[in-house]
Amino acid sequence: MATMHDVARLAGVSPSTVSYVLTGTRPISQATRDKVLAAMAQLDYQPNAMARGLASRRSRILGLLMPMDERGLGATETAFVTGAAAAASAVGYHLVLSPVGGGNLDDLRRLASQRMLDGVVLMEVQLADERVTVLQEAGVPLVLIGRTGDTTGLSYVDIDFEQTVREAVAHLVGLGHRRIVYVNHSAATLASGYGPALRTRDAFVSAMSGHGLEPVMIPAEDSAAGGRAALAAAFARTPGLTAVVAMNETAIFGILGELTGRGLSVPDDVSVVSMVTSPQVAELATPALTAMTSPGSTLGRIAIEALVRHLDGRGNERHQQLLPCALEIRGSTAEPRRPAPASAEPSPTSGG
Amino acid sequence: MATMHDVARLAGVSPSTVSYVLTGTRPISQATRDKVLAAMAQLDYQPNAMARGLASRRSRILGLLMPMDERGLGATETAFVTGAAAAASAVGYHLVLSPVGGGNLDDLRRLASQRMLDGVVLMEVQLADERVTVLQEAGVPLVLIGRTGDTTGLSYVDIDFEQTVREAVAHLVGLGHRRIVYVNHSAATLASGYGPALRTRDAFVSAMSGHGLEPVMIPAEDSAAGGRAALAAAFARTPGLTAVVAMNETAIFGILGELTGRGLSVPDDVSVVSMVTSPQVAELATPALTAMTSPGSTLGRIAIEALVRHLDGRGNERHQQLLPCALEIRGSTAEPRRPAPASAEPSPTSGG
DNA sequence: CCGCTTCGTCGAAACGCTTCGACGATCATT
DNA sequence: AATGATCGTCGAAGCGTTTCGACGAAGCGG
Repeated sequence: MATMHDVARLAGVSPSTVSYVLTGTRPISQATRDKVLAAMAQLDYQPNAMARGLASRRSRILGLLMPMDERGLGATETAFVTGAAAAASAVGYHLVLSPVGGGNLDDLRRLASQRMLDGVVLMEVQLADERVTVLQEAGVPLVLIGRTGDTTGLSYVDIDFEQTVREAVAHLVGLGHRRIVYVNHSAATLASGYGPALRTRDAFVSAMSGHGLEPVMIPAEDSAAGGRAALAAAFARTPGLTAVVAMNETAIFGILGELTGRGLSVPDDVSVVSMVTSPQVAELATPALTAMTSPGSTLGRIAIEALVRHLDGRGNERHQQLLPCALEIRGSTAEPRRPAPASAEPSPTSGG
Repeated sequence: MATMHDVARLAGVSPSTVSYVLTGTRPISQATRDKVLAAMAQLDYQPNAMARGLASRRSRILGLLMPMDERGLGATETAFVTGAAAAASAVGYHLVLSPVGGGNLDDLRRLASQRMLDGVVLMEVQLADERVTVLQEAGVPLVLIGRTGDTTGLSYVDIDFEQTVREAVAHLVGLGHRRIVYVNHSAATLASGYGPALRTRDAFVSAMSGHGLEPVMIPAEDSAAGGRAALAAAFARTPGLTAVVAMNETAIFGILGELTGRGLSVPDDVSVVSMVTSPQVAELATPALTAMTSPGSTLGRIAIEALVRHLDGRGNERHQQLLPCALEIRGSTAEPRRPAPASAEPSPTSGG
């Protein structure tokens, strides 16, 4: 393995000159540069990352910290990762995936103090997230994907839940729907202060009210069974409902199953919009789901770019940005068949 | 940020002694050790990863190389990652996730030569995978998840497709099924030499033949539409089919949709077994899918453990291991309703 | 009690790079 | 023509560890 000294010797220059060619920190004449480059190519030279990191006090490694609980990464989280990884490698950084959950704060502290990570992107941020404090105390540059409750002094990118919900509701209202139910995450999740669940709830209330409609929200456990139960509850609360907005990527399949089980067809009897959903998941259903597609990989990319900008000294101010999900109309939404019947029971209509 | 010298000074010993306490490379008296440990605690000392890496020529960073194509990571791949990450951090290594696909071999060469990675786990290995060659040439210790065609001299862990298929078929035959169709990946994927597709195909043929049954395999595109088309083809080939084994996590939802569309109920009319599937995905369907659950996180863990064992010098021989998927019976398989009718057309039975 | 290991510690030399100060040489400015 | 800047390069001093050789102090068989 050739070192910088070997290159310098072969090129007939000093080691520091080689370094300047590599880093561009000082001007080098074209002739010298060419000699050095030729020597590097001839020796198949690759700079040693450790030595470079030690000398420059910058590892050029970025950490992507994610909870990695037992249920793994959904398509949306995966998109964060891929987007971030691509962005990082595009600007010459490496991305370290670290499975640091909420539990092992000491692990996190250790990781942060080892000077191995130049900066960190934190995923799955809770409204009150201790990891943020730990990282800040360790002095590690930080960008969140998601938001804590108090975001002063923090950089983040997050989904614009307000606008996303507004668009979803507008789409349905535009089709003629009036009785729209919002199926959210579970009551426990809401109670724990999970940002997306709370923010979409509020947004739904305000969007529906804006259209002069009654906002009905039903919580659902994160499972197919939870979705089924939630749909039953929805029909009990809003008998003539013609549309469902669902935030719960897991429950949605239960909702669809229950709809079919009741002999109701999608979208003829009931329209369904899935929130913050990846195209891959939306396509799994039959018919494919009209969904608010999460800007997952974009979020990851922006987070990395903001972080790197900060590390490189360009732009020292905080980066705070919200991105809406894009409405992608597929087969699960249509005009409501009937002008909202007044009957209370879900009529045993024969399915399509 | 305290350094080793600070610790040494405070403890009244030489820096090298502090190093020996940390690494255990030489015996240190209990008294000295205590002094040093106390000094480290008092200064909140954390060794500098870069310096350690440079001096010891071991970064204690492991790479997990994955293609990261546009469609992201499925639940199974995610399980590899989580398992590997957990195992790595358990033995004091960091895991670098690197989105090095098949295209950018130069990126890979560079990454491998930077001496930043002590070793590498390669995912999504193809039958002929150039990345293996590149890594071997760069002299990077390597473990595969999956297998190339020729595995001599390579360490790997992979799914035991033989046994997995055998068990799936045995389950269905045990229930009384005779006309079983295997829905595989696409013809193009098969042609490209994708190991899992080829190995399961051969295993299916041998398993069915072992039961004296005719093995029918249908390729399917990786999409819901592909699944639908494949099911139609399956009925054309095997009119009275009562069971489907599907390898295609994406197509399976199309298969289910088409089944429902034909008025056939799962599992009463047709049983379905999904291969190499995570519980999360299996639960999305209604009814939940009987599936061969992939040992994803175990695979990741074993790969890392084999790699670390090799790096630490213990056990220099190759690690080659196959793990079967576990049969998890859910709601999509049952005894066949009818003793295999002879009619050719899919009868327009009214669904349940 | 003499020479031998073994134990515990130290000092110094790497590890391969970045970066700082210095210094001719070139070039524009008065 | 004298005076600074600026350019291009060099040598050397780190960066914070690990690791090697050395060495006094024990411990021990004979």
